[in-house]
Amino acid sequence: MGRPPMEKRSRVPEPTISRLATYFRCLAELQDQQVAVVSSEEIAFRAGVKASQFRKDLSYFGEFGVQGLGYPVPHLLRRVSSILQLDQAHKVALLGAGNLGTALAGFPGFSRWGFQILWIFDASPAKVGQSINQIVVESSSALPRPLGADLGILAVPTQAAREAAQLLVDSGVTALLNFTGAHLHLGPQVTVRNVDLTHELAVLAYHATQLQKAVDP
Amino acid sequence: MGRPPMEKRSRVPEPTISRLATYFRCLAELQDQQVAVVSSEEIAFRAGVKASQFRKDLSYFGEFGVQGLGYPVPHLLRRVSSILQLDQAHKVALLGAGNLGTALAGFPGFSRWGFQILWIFDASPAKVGQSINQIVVESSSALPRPLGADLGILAVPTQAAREAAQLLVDSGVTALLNFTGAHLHLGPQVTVRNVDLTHELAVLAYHATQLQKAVDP
DNA sequence: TAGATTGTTAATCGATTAACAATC
DNA sequence: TAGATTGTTAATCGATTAACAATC
Repeated sequence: MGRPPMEKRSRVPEPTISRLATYFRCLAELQDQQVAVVSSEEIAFRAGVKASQFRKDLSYFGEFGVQGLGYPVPHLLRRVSSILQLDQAHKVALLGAGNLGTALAGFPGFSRWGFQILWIFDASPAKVGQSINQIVVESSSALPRPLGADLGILAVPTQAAREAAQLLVDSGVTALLNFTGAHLHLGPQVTVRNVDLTHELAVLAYHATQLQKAVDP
Repeated sequence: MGRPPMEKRSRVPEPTISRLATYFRCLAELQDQQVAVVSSEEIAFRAGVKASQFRKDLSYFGEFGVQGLGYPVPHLLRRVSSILQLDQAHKVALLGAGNLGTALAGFPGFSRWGFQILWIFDASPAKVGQSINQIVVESSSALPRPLGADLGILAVPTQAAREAAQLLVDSGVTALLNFTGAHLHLGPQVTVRNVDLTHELAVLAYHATQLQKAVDP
């Protein structure tokens, strides 16, 4: 019955997904502030985008607003978190218990958004058996094995990246957050997001001097 | 004299800068492997882009190749690192000496690319005076003061982000790597790169289920 | 010279934005 | 109803890619 013409589900652009995560954060804030309804103008401003961008982004997933009024915050928040799957917990496997891995294991933002690190693996015997955040570090040699993990985080040294990534994939992980500088080619079955710190700093280094040039001639 | 028609320096697209950092890494690898000359086809393949993309990206900065031959690796590496300012050291100020900040302070990738963390600040008296990687943690209340830092890294709790960012800006930092989830509006004088871990995980969560849907109907 | 590969132009593609009819 | 704001279409913008003349 009145179901809207599905298969408007044309391919969703990647930038739209990324912005959806931003909208989610804004909506959570509005919810906290007990705001009942928000206009596209207002939320777009908070998210740092154009109002038409916001409406267009939502339009890939359906209709969520009331003409002449705006968007009911609780309802939209529920819908966006459902789209991003943030309405359910996600089991995360972490590879690498060095400085970075340890920091990530304790990162408060993760649990707040429903991401639970349930496994930590490390290649070094010195690390294996230690507890980090109530999780006992296992040996990497215990992989691959079926984990039932939704996401994987790669925080091993760059040289170990390829092998470690493959262990996760062979353990059934289909989405990977990669902190090693390495480029991973894992096929279309696996989504990879790269966080490359030196890459970011290189881009900043370029801009820092560009800005200085703009100041002194 | 024979200087090529400058002011081809039209605005350089942001994605180009980001890819330049990738090319830099590839070139460093080729250099290590003693490769003397590389074609756009070969290096583009390694960087995961189209050959024409690579050539177009370079064209914003000049001509670096030899027709019929390819690009001399050592020369191109020098030029790219000069464009990205990676041929000189960068002084970095770090705000936040928690788990993440501490991990970043010890990150081996930074020093290898010429980024030197020279200052660490933290608000907590418990942290002040401690040494991390041979650097004594100073109190945030010692800021703002002119640092002569090129880059800043923000690794404080999200709630402290805005204030901490302003301290760095008031200390003369014009380029900022922001690990807090907060959106910073610091004006056009300051470049900000955001690394938002929960944001990345949210995008991955979406893709992970998309992929599962693709497998089971 | 013949073959290869660059640098650049023009065509294509996709994402952003403005505009507006639909409608609460 | 009049005013406001959505959802969507069409126009704009910018980035990617293909094609090719220049030239080593």
